[in-house]
Amino acid sequence: MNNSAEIDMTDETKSRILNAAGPIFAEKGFAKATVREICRLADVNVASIKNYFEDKQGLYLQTVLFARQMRADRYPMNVGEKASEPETRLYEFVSSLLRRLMALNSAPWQVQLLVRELMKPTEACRTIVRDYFQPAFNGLLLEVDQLAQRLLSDAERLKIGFSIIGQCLHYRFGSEVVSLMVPDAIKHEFTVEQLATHITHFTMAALRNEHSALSCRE
Amino acid sequence: MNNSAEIDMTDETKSRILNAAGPIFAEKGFAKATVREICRLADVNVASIKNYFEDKQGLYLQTVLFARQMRADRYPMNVGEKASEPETRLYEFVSSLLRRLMALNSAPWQVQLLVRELMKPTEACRTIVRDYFQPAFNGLLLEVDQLAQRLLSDAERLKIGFSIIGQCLHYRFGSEVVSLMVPDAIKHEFTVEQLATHITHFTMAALRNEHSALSCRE
DNA sequence: CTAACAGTAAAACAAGCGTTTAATACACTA
DNA sequence: TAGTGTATTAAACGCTTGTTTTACTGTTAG
Repeated sequence: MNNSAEIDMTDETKSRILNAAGPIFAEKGFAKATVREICRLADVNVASIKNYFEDKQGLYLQTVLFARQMRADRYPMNVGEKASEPETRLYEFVSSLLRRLMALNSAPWQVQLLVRELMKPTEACRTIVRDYFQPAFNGLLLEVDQLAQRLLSDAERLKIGFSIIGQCLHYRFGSEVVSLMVPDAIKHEFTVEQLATHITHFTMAALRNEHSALSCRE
Repeated sequence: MNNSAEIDMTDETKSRILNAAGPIFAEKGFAKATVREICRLADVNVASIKNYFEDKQGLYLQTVLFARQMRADRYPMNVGEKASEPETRLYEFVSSLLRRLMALNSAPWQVQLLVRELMKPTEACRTIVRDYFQPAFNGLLLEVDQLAQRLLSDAERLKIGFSIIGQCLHYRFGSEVVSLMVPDAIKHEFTVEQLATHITHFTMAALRNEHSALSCRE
């Protein structure tokens, strides 16, 4: 029940099962993955699942937590801390996020599995958000605070953060629809770099004169 | 092969199957729906599937096209054409979209099935985008043109449209994560109305001084 | 030495799936 | 009227799934 507990990896067989289940769950998801395929890859008998994880669900949960354990220490998004100009730091963040989203298929299985858990949450989602996604998102929120030209409330800061990543996510999770909506003639204007530029400009402009804009109009 | 063809509904049995398959596919998706359950609900023999639709895939495709046929005429998003003020028209669009997204579970099965097809596309996706989603999105793009203070290229207009709906979509399709990220203490600041207000202000500010902002700074 | 135990193995179990068969009932044509 | 094709049915087929049973190890404690 305690999702924060470390997973015991001393057992050789258990470790083989988890390392085999990871890529398979990451690629196919819980429903389409089969214990037989996992056990074949791990070179263990199917009865071992019952022995170590009770059932398929238990195995999945442990696999997700195992992936989180291997990834919790690294921040998946870097906010380009080297650059001093706020705008270029935001651009670094956005383009980095877009690039990771587009290349998700070639990402390590741990990342794929965690993202899958975020998109279609099960029991483990709470832990994943707290230990994996939240830290990265907080990095963005810090940046938002520096970009805003006034003190932001917690809700305002969050909504702005959501607006930024929201502009990115659908290019991945609605990619087929996006691709159908963009005519071939202008597809070359939708590279990661150009999308990142657009989102950065859009966001900067929104933050810049949020209220003072009225005095600027006309 | 021609997805644009009308579906023959003169046959009584065929109609019963499609009307039974619709809600089930909409609720469970292709994989988790079973022909047995559909046939039980439609009160027909399982062999009828082979008779009318060749197999389960054929039934699914016809069901999606059937749903599209019933929904293609209505624009699912209204751009508040009555309001004269551009900002309130954008607000109407955004809040309408957010409201529909949040209430998707109680939407008619046709809408649920079409949205499912957009999120996890199969063969029918191209038709759905063209006949169902594209018209509604074009309504937004027209609005964007009026909001922008200069002539937009096709790519610019599209990116802005994507930025707007992108800010909305993740509140639905990443709702669990969003819910975990928002502390309970400020959950009351994330109503549909307040989110729509934020997205509208954010977008308006972004469009207002996209380039002239430089001259406004300092 | 022996008894208990935990890990592993092959095999079978029970349930569910999409699909197909074979037979029946009916409608319409030659 | 006889015959042809279609719609419908119950039943079974073949396969895959997660899970369980049963037996056989090797190791360890008394």
